[in-house]
Amino acid sequence: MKKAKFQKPTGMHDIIFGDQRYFRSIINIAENIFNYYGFSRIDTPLLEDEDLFLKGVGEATDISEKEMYTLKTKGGDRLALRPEGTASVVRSYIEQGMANRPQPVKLYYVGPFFRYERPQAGRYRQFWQFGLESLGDASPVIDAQVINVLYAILMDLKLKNISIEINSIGDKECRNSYKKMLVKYLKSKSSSLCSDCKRRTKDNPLRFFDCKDPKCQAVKAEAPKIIDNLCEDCHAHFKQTLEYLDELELPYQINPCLVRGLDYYTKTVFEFFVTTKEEKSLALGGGGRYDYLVKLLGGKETPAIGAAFGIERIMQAMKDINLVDGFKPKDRVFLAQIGSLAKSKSLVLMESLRKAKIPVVESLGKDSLKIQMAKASRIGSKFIIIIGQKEAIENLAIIKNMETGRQETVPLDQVVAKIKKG
RNA sequence: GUGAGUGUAGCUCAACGGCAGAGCUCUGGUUUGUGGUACCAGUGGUUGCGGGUUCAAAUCCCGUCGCUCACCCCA
Repeated sequence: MKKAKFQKPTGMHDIIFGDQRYFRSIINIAENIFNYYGFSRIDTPLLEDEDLFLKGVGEATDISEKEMYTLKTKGGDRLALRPEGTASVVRSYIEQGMANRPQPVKLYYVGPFFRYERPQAGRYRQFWQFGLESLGDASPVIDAQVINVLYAILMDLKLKNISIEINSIGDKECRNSYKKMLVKYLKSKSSSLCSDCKRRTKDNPLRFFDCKDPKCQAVKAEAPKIIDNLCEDCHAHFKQTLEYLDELELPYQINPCLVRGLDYYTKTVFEFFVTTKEEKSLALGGGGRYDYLVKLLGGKETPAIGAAFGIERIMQAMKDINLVDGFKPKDRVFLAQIGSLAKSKSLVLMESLRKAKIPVVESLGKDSLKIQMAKASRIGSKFIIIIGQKEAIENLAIIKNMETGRQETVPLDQVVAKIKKG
C-alpha cells in the first residue's frame, strides 16, 4: 500500500550517528561530574498533572500560556508533557518524603522536554536537558557549588570562552517593594518605551530587562536595579555567594539586568553562555534559587536551588569549535572472513572477543577480502583478523597488523590472547 | 501566535517554461584470498504534498506541510 511519506513532527529531531557521539559524551561527562559531587539520578515521568506545571512555572509565563503540550486521558485527567524539570523533581521530593533524608537532597536528571513553540536556531519542541537540584539548604555555599558543578562539566567537555552571568532578584519582601519602584519609574518613562515594554509594565515588569529594542536601552541603563535594592538578608546571601565564586576563580560577571523567565526564582539567578567563533553569545542554560516553590506545591517550607543545560545547545557549541575529533570511537579490530564455514567460525570468535572486551567490527555479509580490508583501513583498525576458507578448515586465523603490514597465522583459540598482547 | 525566506537523489547543489543533471556517498568491477589512492560501471527522484495556468511546469500562480531566519520567549 502506498502511503504519504512520514516525517518527524514539527520541531523534533532524530539524533543519529555523529550526533550520537556528541550526545553520549555530553551525558556521560555530566553524569560523572554529578556523581562525583554527590548528586543522584532521578527519572520522573514525562507526563505530569497539568496543574503541577501551571503552579510551578507560574501561570502568567509563556510556558503556561502557550507552550504546554497538554492532553486529556481516557479517564479524564489533564496531563502535560513536561516543559522543564524542576516542578517534577519538587513534586517527587514532597511525594516521596525526601524531607526525611539528610538535607540537602541532591538530585540530577537527564531527558527530553517539550515546549510547543515555533522552532528556531537551537530551539526545538522536543529538546534534551540535563539539570540538577539541591533541596533543603538555604546557605549560599550551595549556590556556589551548583554553579561550580555546571562549570566543571563544561570544562570536562573542553569548551572554551564560557562566561557566567549572575544576579540576585531578591525574596518576597525586597522584590515586591522593588517592583513598585520599577513600575513607578517605567510609568514615568512610558513615552520612550517600546509597545512590548508598555505591556510588560503592567503584566510582568521585571521582563522589561529582557527587552532588546534599542529604544528601551537608555531607559534600562538608568532604571533602578534590584541588586541595589535587596533586603539585608538577600544582600548578604548574594555577597557571600560571590565570595565563594571568587575563591573558585569562576569567570562570572554580575548582570543587574538578568531576570529569568520562570516565576519561581528567588535570590541567586544565573546563566551560562559560550561565545562562538562568530562572536555570538549562545545561551547554554541557567538556573537559580527557588526558596518558595516546595511550599507552593504543597510541601513544607524548603529552600532549594537548581539549574539546567540544553544538550542541543552544548552540541552546537562543541561543533562550533570542532571538538568532534576528541570523541571518535576507539580502535576496533576488524574481523574479515571468506566463505560460509569461516562465517560460522567468525560468529563464534566474536563471542570470545566480546568476553575479552575487545571491540570488533565485521562485514559478515561480504565475501570479497579486498572490500573487507578496505573497510578496515577506512575505519582505522590497527589489527585485522582474517579467516579464509583454508584457515576455517584448519581452525586457524591470520592476524595482520595494518600499520606495519606484518601478519602471522595462529590457531583460532589463541587469537584473543595475541590481540590482547597487541 | 506574527512576519520573511526556502523545499530537486542519502548529503551538497545545478537546471529557472521545452528529454531531471553533477560531485560526494553507497554497491560492485579493474583475472581466481590482502589496504584509505586511481580508473570503470551500477543503484538511487511522481522535483515535499494538493490544486490551477499552459501545447508543455522542478520552473509561473494558489493552498498546504516541513525547514530556516526574525519577533515573542527560552534550553
